[in-house]
Amino acid sequence: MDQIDTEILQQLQRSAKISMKELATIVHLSSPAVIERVKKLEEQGIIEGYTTKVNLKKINRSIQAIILFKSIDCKSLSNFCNAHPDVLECYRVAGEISYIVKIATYSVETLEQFIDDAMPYGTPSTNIVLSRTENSVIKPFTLE
Amino acid sequence: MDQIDTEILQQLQRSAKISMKELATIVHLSSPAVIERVKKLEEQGIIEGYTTKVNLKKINRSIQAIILFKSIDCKSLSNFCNAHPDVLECYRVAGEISYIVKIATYSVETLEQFIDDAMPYGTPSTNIVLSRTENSVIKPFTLE
DNA sequence: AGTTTTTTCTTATATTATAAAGCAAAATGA
DNA sequence: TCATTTTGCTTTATAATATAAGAAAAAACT
Repeated sequence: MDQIDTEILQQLQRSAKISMKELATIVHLSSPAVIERVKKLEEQGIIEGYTTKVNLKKINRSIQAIILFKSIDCKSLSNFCNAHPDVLECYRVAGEISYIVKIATYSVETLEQFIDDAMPYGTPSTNIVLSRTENSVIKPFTLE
Repeated sequence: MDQIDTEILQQLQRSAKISMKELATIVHLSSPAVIERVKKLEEQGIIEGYTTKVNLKKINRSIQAIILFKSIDCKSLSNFCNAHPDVLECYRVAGEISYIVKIATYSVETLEQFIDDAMPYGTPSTNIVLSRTENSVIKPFTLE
């Protein structure tokens, strides 16, 4: 991981579909050299994959919520959440809270249904997302 | 948005770098037809972009935390968080909590520093992430 | 039924990814 | 210190892919 790899990673995060040719001119290398570096980043597991960001509102997932659970049966809740199609992310955490679930659902009714279904596993504290910001490019740590 | 678009979106979420040719065989269309559909999904804003998933631990971001704030000066906190390089996501929410920040940092020391720096904006409740699951393919809603 | 619009296919071309060979610098080891 | 190995790069050549253009089919509308 040198500065060139760092630049490559940042560019790929910014846009996964950048061509190896364009990437090559940015980092002042030939495209086969860049392809080789990218392949190594993949093999090392630093790059986990390439994905597409979808606008949730435009596919009718108009409501997002972050639901917090305290002192619960984590195993059962985890199974329930991972099987539910509206769940985006689950976090097992240590702190005041023990489990955090992020969901994207269709309506207040489907949210209500989710909360009801989750109830048996613990007491949910539901927080509706009003707005969100994201840092889509994470700068890797580099030794100079 | 028909069933073909739904399939395309799911495949692209699974792997943004799938070739249009391969996608075409999956949905039983020619590649120009698929390219056209993808372009439309982009123009409609349903596809927001393509990104690369990076393994945070492998770039030394060994600690992740979800930090909750109650009744705070959202504007200032938001500015602080969005300027901080360790912050991944911020949520303005309505519920028991009013602001949620997800960070990926290097060590307990850098986490401590973040908490100290965030203190002026409200009382943070820090939850260290122990494990995480993700549903990386969100199924769009389709009329049959 | 006829017209217009949209979607798709085929073909042809341009772009891009990738494999191969060769070279130079750096690292390793006797 | 010198030989050997490894690593990373470049150039060249080839294969694969994306994409533009035009024609045909399907769908929607009057």
